[in-house]
Amino acid sequence: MTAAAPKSPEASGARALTSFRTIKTEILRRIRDRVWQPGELIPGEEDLAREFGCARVTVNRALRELAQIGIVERKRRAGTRIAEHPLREARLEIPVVRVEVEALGAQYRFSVLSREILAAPEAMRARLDLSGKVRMLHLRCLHFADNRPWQFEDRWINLAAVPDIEGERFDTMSPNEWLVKNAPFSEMEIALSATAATAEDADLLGIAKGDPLFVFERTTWLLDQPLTHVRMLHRPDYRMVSRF
Amino acid sequence: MTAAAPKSPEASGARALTSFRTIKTEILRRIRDRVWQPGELIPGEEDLAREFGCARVTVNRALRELAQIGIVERKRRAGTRIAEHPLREARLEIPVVRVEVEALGAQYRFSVLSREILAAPEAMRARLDLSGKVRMLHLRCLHFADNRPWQFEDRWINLAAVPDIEGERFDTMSPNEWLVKNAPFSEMEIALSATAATAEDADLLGIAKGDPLFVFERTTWLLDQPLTHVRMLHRPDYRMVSRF
DNA sequence: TTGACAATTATGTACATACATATCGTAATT
DNA sequence: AATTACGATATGTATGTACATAATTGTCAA
Repeated sequence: MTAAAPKSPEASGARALTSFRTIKTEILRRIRDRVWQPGELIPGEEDLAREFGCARVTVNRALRELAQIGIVERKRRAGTRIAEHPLREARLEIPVVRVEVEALGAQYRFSVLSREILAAPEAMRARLDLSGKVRMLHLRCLHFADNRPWQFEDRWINLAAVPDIEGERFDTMSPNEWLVKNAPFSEMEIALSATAATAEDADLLGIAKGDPLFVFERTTWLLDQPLTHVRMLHRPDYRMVSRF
Repeated sequence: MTAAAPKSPEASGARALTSFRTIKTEILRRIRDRVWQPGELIPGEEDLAREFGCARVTVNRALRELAQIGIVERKRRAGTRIAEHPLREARLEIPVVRVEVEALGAQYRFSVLSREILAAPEAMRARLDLSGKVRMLHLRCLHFADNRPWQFEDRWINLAAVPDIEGERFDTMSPNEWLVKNAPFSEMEIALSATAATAEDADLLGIAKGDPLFVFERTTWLLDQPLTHVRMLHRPDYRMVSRF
């Protein structure tokens, strides 16, 4: 073997047998078939590399990606183990209200109830980890499906982070959609809960005061800079469904 | 320098300046500062590697991870561009009640309210896509955090699919946890909603009739065979949170 | 017994290199 | 003109190597 030349892949064309995908799949199979039980320590990267006949880095990538989706847990000196609670992750895609409504075959419409620029109130500053005086755009919108109230949206936008939105009139595009199109984010927090409709909520959504509401809150950041916080209220008959 | 030895990093110790994390952050910064607009094509890996003074593989990893979270879109011959519609998918983890409660520092306890084996009622057969006479295990459990009702669980289990559970007494392990450990599934549907507490719900959870409840329903299948359907009710102060 | 510290070890990351693969544009062919 | 073939190109992945870093374990001393 010459000094610098890395050995050609097995001389024969037996490539692709050692792809990190293959390894991921094989590890998943072993978990499924209970070869490796939850909580169990699995062989180290070196050993697996030897077993699969590939480089350690390849095993590393496979395991790293499995760790990312929560299948295994890794710690430096301690090794890799199968996650105790195969914490399955549901994928909820961030919906654009319009698309969601139209998918039901209904006519979509929205209206901006109020629009004001003000200093962030204390509660919002705390929630967004902001300090000092921060100008925010506060919007309240109502979304309709076939002229029936569908969602009430109460949104705060950090103008320092999304300056372009200050000039927006939202004649055609809802704030929701505008932000999805124009404000990429890197981090997000969502919270789901139930609450009782206040008199105002009830009035807006056309239901009775005290009726249960489904609450979807979402906060987004780009690089530690908070972009927006939104609280969406849905009528009691709303169901958020996800299958996979 | 010997033949095989890769050149030491810049001779000086100026390492870690070119980490893939640094590159990720810098790219996010450029997006935030509108240096690169949504939809725009950014320089190729080679160019960026040259700019950042690192190997192409390092840029590749940074960009790959950004693509994974939907910030950029990549196509082979076409290059990398800032995502136009950062259609993000939220990953909502499926919690094991006990772990969830204990994570709050509270004492976990559960009690099985009822346990009966019967033929699947029509509604359940429809929901699970079952036909004919199907024996099911119907369980009703109450979960506590520090002796305060936390979740009411109403579960139906397809005994044909999970025969081993028929003998289970659930003395120590809750049905939830037993199933997570022993009944792997391939498909799942979740539905989130809000509802008003019935008199019975209210009694069990220690709240008032009509109070809003957060409802989490989950159905799982293994290869088209339905395993279980569960409906979990939470007190009004419950929030399901997920950050990423 | 306990606490500090060093040795050990498994994972984490960076790099140069080579080759794989998808896809776009263009040229040759029908 | 439509179709096909092909080359160019950007990303995708595998490898050997080297060093970084976190965490455990063993050792020794207070």
